[in-house]
Amino acid sequence: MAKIDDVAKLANVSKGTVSNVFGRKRPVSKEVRERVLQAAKQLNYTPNHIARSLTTKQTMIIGLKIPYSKHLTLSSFQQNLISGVVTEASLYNYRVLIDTLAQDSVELPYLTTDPIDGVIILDPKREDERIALLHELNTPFVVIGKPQNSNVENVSFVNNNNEEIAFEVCDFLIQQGHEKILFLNAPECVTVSHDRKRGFLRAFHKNRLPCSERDNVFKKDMLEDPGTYGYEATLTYLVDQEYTAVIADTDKVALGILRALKELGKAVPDDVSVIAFSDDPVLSQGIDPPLTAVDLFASKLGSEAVKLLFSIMTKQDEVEQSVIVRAKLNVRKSSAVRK
Amino acid sequence: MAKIDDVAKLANVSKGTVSNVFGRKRPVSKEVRERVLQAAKQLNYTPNHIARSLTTKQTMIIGLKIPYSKHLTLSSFQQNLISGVVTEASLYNYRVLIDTLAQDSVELPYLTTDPIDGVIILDPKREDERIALLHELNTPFVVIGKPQNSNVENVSFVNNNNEEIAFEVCDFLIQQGHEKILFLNAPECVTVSHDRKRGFLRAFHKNRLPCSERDNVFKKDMLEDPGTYGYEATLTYLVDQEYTAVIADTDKVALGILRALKELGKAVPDDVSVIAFSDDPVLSQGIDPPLTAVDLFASKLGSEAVKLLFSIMTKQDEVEQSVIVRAKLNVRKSSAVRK
DNA sequence: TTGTACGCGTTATCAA
DNA sequence: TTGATAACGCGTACAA
Repeated sequence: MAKIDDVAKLANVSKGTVSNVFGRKRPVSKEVRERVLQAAKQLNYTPNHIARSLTTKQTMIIGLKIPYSKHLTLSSFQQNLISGVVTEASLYNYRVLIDTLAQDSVELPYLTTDPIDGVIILDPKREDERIALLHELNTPFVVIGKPQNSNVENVSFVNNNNEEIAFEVCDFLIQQGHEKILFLNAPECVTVSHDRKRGFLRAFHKNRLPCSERDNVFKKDMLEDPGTYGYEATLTYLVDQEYTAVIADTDKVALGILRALKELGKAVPDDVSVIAFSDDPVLSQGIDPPLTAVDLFASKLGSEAVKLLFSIMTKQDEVEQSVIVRAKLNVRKSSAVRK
Repeated sequence: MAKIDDVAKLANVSKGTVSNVFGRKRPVSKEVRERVLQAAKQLNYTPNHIARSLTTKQTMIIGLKIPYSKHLTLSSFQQNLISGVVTEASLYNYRVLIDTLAQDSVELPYLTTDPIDGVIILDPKREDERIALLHELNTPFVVIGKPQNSNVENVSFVNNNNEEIAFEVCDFLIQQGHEKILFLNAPECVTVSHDRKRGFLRAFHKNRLPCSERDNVFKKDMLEDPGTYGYEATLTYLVDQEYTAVIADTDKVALGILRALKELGKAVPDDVSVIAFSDDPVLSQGIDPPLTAVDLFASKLGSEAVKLLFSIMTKQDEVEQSVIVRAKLNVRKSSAVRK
């Protein structure tokens, strides 16, 4: 690998000049630039990222921390979100370091700082250690979801209007005549699940309908297979109970629900309405019947997080900022007026 | 941010000793180690990744180059592949840098080497410039797909048995009585599409059936929306022609096909059989009718690529190696014996 | 265990 | 303005 000195020597200039040709920090005469670029090409030289980063303290990389267990594939929500982050970051000439190594599980010889200029954090927990640490280290970061750290102020985040949209979905079903509705919610450890539950329950209160805590079911954990979750929960709760509608945490959960309902001999939407929190329009529309679903705009959550992160990285003042990505209910054929 | 000198001073030892405590390169007496760790904790010190990388020439990061245009979301194949790469890499204590910035499009002030120890390349083209460059730079790399660079020897890769599986799918349909089969293939620029086309055509030859080049359609480019591709191609080719079966490049293409067939008043599988190259079992099984599909094991392609990459990064001898991930045809309900 | 040269650029300072 | 020189960033590794 050629280095800057080699190029300088070949082009008959100093290191500094070569640096200025590539770094564009100071103007270099056209003549000299040509000579340097020529030499660089000949030697196949490209500035060394590590060495540059060491002095500039910029890596042109942002991190994306996805808490996730080995041997588990990423959900379509996470995957779409990655897509949004990667795409948006590329507009800033930044790349994305996917980090699934949990901070605290890194063994000593591998423990280092992250070679990044900023971070996006997913699936915040209550009193999330990652948030506390980033705050200590003064690393710019943005949370996707709802941060809940009591000791850390000024946490910027991007989130859906979870309570609102859950309220809207549930209210929509109630307006259609449904009174017994089952909510197969996200895992309890994820902060958004509580917001959704609140919106869900509020819709019953507003309409002066009775509802039980039991109508809200939390997914066991992040590990449980979503299809199985929907399938088994449906078989469990829709046999005796008189539920006429089910709200699913994700579209894959909805697929499990549909499969189970078919086995139970219940028609969709005639016997049971199904609505999902989804993020894959192709999937929703491809299912038969096309799925009434809430689009969370995962990709937009990702791109907005990147924008917010860069506004933080750029400015000095650490003002808390937040962006709410409004989810949207797309009514299709899997839900209908209760008969 | 505290640095190594601060810790050394506070613990009353030299830089080197602190380095050895964190780097585990040489043994340090328990007593001293405790003192150093204590001091580090107090100062909130973590070794600087950049500085360490500069001397060790290891970043503990592997790159994943995904050629991809702005504002396009990643396909489920790509997303699952990322998932496999990230998961496997974490077993080696490595992280993954997602790189969608095309080498040649990077403007001067941003041009640097990649801070990585090895790379995985997706969607290789013929005479792929990235491959040529990596070879020049002597960077360990693995291709996912079929490398076709005439000037570069010893390219290791991971691939599906594309020709074989395309043959198998087509032959399967022919055995079921189909004689006019449409193949909505991947874009021509991607090397795998040609292998699949070859297998597709070979099945006709083996069965002594006539077939036309026109029965193989290439996707316009990587940009075209897969759902639209399937939808429009179906409307175009299945109106006059007497095709009784369609093979789709991806499951999303298949969804477009199903939508179009419904509009044309053709039943699946009674009038037309549909088979897709897919990688999402939940999706395939969720569609009605459940999709007969080829699982490409995208996630496994990713994890195998990582394993291969590490075997290259570890060894001195650059022996070409390749791994073939055998795709599998899962027969479900969208295909049937021709009536 | 300590001292120190080194890795590879960037940048501030000085000179022309 | 442009070019050259030298100090610097932060660890690692080898000689002492």
